[in-house]
Amino acid sequence: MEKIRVLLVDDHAVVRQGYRRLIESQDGIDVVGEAGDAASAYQSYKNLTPDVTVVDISMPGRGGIDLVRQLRLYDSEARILMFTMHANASYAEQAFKAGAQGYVTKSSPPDVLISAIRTVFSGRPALCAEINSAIAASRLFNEDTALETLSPREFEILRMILDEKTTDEIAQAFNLSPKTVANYHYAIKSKLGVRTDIELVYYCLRQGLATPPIS
Amino acid sequence: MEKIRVLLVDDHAVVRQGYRRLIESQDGIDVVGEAGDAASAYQSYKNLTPDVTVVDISMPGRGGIDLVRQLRLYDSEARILMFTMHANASYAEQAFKAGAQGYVTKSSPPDVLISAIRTVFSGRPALCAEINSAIAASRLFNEDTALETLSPREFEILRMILDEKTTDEIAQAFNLSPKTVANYHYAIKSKLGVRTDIELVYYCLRQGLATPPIS
DNA sequence: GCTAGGACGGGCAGTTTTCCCAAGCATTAG
DNA sequence: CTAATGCTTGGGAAAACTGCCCGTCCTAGC
Repeated sequence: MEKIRVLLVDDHAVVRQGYRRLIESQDGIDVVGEAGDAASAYQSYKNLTPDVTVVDISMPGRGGIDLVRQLRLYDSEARILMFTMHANASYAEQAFKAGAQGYVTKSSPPDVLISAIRTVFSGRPALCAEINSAIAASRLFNEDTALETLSPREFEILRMILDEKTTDEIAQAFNLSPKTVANYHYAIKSKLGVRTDIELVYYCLRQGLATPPIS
Repeated sequence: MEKIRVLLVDDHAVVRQGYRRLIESQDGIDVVGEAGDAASAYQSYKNLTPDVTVVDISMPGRGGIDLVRQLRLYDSEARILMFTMHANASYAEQAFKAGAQGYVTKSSPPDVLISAIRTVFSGRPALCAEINSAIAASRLFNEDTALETLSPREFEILRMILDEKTTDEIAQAFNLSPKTVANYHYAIKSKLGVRTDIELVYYCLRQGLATPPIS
């Protein structure tokens, strides 16, 4: 049987190296490449044409979700598994909208990652238990539909804003006019129903979109 | 030569498993236990008395820093290496205050983690390059004492700002010109060395001035 | 083809922010 | 007493940003 050829994308070198070993210890799966940022991941994908690409959402620069979009644009058959610390329904939703087939949190047991890789390889969607319940919970208490009304671009830019980036920094990162970023910033605040940036931060902390510093 | 006996504490199972393999592939280091939360980590420490405990800061519940405090209380000789994604001077400072001997970010090259384990084992402090520069930067901006340089009025107004009050609301509350409040707002941001209101909120959350909303 | 919606950005009035400045009032040091 | 220091309070003017409008692309779906 052919081995499943996997590309790993994660900006945390130690972590990446770590689960590379974990994955490689499995029969039938081969890690054919690694990347630490979106740009080199894109290059590696083109060179290696892996069967499954494992991508962390939180990455410096343009972020993992944008990478998913980019990869799907290049290859509409690309099979991508999100592997991230965020057990958050909104993140998962955005990832699937962008074209990912799977979403597994880093706190899942190791074999969940392995079987998710196989599931995604076979073309079926893969979700870990944690994210299933997060989605179920958010559906049950569907108090917050506002976050889901954000378009993919709006969501990405919100993440940048919460990452303490200025309008100009975001514009540079995405190759957009600062004006466009400002317009998105405004649209985001409108959709979420907040008046100020300070309210915006609190709102997102409440939604679990941003992680509070120190505990 | 005796092997260094290591206990790993990280709530992300896959990640933990991953760098367990990485560490175990090294000569002279043995992973004798793992824990996924602070409580079981404390138990494991008592049972195993490891030479070095590797702890992730971001953990559900009381967090990694609190675990460090707890372990040092139980064993004032405990050697603890923080291993986390946060390249942030405040986090590092908090960790060292709590009694940790080392601080390595997850984006460091794998061998940095290995050598940090050895360094901490030998009783010397270990820092990765990333955190060194973050600390240097925060020293330059005198981040820690910045809050204390605020005048009483500035402090009051900062608290109002963090309470999601608008400039005009604050002006009314204090019987001041909105102009004065705006000037204070500006002075506060200058003194704290933040560029945007979003940075301001995060800064104050880090300093414990504002409490994160419950999610 | 037609329609809907998202991405992108110009325009512009109105407001805010950013600095710089100055007066009023304490407190304190010389 | 006098000068210095530092906090409080706000004016002014240029720069920047916001809020909300608009239009142009482009893609997906019917």
